[in-house]
Amino acid sequence: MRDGYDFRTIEQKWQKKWLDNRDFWVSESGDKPKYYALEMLPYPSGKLHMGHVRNYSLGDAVARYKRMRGYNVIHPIGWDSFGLPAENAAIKNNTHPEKWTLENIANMKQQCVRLGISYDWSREVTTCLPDYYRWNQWFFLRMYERGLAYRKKGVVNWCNVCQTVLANEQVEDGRCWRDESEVEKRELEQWYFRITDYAEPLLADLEQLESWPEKVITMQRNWIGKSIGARVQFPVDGSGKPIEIFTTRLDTVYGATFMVLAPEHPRVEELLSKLPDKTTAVEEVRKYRAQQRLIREGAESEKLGIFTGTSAINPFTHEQIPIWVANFVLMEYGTGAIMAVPAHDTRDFEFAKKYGLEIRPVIEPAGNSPMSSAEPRPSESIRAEVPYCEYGRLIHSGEYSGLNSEEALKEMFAFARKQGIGEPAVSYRLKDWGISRQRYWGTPIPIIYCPDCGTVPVPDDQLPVRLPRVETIKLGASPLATVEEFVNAPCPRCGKQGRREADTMDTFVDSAWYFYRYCDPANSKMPFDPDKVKYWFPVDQYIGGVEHAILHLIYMRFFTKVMRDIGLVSWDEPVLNLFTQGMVTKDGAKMSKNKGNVVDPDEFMDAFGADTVRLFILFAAPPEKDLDWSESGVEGCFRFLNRIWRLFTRHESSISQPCGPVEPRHEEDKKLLRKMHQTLNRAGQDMARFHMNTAIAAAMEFLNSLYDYEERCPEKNLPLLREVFEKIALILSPFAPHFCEEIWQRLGHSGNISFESWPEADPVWLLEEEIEMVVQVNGKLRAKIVVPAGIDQDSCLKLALQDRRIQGYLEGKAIRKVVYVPSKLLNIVAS
RNA sequence: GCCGAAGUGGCGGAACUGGCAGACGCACUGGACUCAAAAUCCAGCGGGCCGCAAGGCCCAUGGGGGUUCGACUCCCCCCUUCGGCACCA
Repeated sequence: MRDGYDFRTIEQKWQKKWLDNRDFWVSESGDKPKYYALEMLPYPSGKLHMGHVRNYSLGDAVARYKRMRGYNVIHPIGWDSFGLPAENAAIKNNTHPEKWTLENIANMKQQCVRLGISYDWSREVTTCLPDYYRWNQWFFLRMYERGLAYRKKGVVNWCNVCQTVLANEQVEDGRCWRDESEVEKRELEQWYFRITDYAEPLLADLEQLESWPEKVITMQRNWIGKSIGARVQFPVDGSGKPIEIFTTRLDTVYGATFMVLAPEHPRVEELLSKLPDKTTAVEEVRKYRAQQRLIREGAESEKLGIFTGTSAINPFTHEQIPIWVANFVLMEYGTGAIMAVPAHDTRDFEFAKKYGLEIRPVIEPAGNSPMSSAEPRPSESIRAEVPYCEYGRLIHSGEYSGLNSEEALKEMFAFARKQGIGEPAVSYRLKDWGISRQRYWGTPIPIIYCPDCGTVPVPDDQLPVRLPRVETIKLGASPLATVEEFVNAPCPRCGKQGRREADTMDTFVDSAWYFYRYCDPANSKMPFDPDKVKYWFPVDQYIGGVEHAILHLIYMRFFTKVMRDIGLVSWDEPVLNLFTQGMVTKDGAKMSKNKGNVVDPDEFMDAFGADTVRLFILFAAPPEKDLDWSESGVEGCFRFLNRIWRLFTRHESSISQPCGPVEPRHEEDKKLLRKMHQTLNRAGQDMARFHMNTAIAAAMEFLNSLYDYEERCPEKNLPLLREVFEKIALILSPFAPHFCEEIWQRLGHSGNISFESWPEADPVWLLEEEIEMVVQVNGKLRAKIVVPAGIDQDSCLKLALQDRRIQGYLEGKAIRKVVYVPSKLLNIVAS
């Protein structure tokens, strides 16, 4: 503990008071407007890290500020407590995930209290408790009823370390998002949520999210990946059944010189069977299929393919084009088949080059003055070794030649439609959300497989399907499958012995709706009372790390839309404002155990107290940027609080009670008063803009002025000093609440400072009688003159021309122009 | 490759709609206090140049152009760093 004010006693005192008095518990009553301040709920991994501290310090500053602005503020917290780390820790430490998790929660809760975050602890939500997860099951059943939850056999991403399936969103660069091991492909029966049914609203409603960071909107838009194009049928030689391709560039169809199928395409077997050496070919295709998602490390993976021996007919040119099978075509996207246009597509170009296939340019850049150059340059782009992938003007395209791409798309599409070989089609990159996990520590999926009735949902009145206690967890297939009492269950429909689904749900299901549960955390009849949720929603401010820009933030939007369609809520989007905070780094690097550069919040709270830590983490950088932790920076903030403390305690005895109205006696008093109001003005504006760092800087500046005043004026104006300390306590209270409460109390106030009004600047004191004008000559700063406020241009110019320096710069020149910005600047243009 | 964000002193960062670049903090330097140190308080602190001094001049917001009376801020080109997506047809 550093020398300085006794933060330990002060912080403990106020923390106890806030908890005992339930100061921050709220209800849906009163006539204040509501405000929902939300931080992303933590995974209870053991201890809070600096990222948490930053997140909650920010959220708490917002919550406390809004309270002072007269809002009924709900500020809840919970624990995202299902998931792999608990299971891994349990295996490693020979304990039970539940024990491990609940102990961590107790710990981290204590740390939150110690930080002085103003949570409503009556609303705490713990996702691994049956009270909560039964509603995951309830939502699952609602989805199932609507066909939004379904089971299918599919190729899934399998992580060998986690021994489970990963959602597409959890695969980064072909690696597990958690342990970075390479992800394999496996075929398994899995449960899915049909999020693709909502692709269009998820995309369209991004428009509503005006106060979300542009970056997050863009990332979500790319993730959904909408492409507008067409499906077109290409007849196949020797078969009555055409193959359908998806393309966004029908305008290039005259350049389609071959077709490529994904290795998984259902027609592949049939086509290959006609080959003389079909065994080798089938083997080759199997190799493509088995290829892991990521084989390349950095470098582009090599394109591999084989000719099927069969041809298709290009329905526009009526030419025969060879059908190939290749590893670069994805079955999951479009129709799993493409028309390859090597002249105008990078991938097709590369492939054609490698296998010696025809490259036929059919588009040329539109800007290439088509009138003047009568000679077409068909092979130019080939010689350049680069395909031309932009829109342009069509060439060698029969009756469509001469059209530009936009026109051609329309006309060619109309033609295809008339022929009955094409229809408009939209493809999305977004895929259905696989939610099955072959793990223990998660929500059981409420399904029973009956030998007679098939897949039977567990009825609502039998929820929750409790997670059975498994004492020793082993890696391998679903641990629940080994629990006979759990797995053997009677069919809810016919009573016959059935088998329970042994997989558990992805934990992103838990976090997709937890912030609704905060509004009604103890409800045992429903996930929440729609009226309560209606009172608090939407979330006014959501704060968290940008790493959730796609996963959590898209699932959460999806759940809200499903809830809307079920009739639980009446809005499309749950979160009004989103703020993504930057990372906390050490020496410029992300903190990690491997690097050994982890900073422990407890250590700093011990040494400097929670108020200093909170103040520093908000002061050191603007909240959206990364913040590099610096010990000397923390000390600076500790010094700041101590400077206030010393000055305050020096005068405490004479200002601890109201001591009369504030009346400035002389210029020094006025100066201080003016500075005070300027500070209130700045701090208020900065808070509203989320610029906590400059709000704190304003308070620091004001304190510096106060020290100046102290030095210059031995005779103290006590009412003024009292006023000054009141304002300092008020504007710093969102950041350093214990410290400010203490000063507030010592000033003779009894209430919680958090419920005082945010101090407004008195505009009278913002007006200066005299102002400093900047005088420029030809745009260069040449002088500063003091003029009466509100002076007009002519008088100002007159004064400026009296200045000797200005006269010097204007010597021998004629004034051409004068630019005047009231109360700021005068620029004399002369030559 | 595509999309996005950012580049300002020794460092973290200010400058809200184009108008005094470097607020505030850290580090550093000097002074006061002290037997001494720490703490504290006061002062200085982008670079170069002129001047004994008061003061003054020039350069400077990644680089190069442009618009403007005036550009960290707007436009074009380039460089670097970070983040996201990545065979999506």
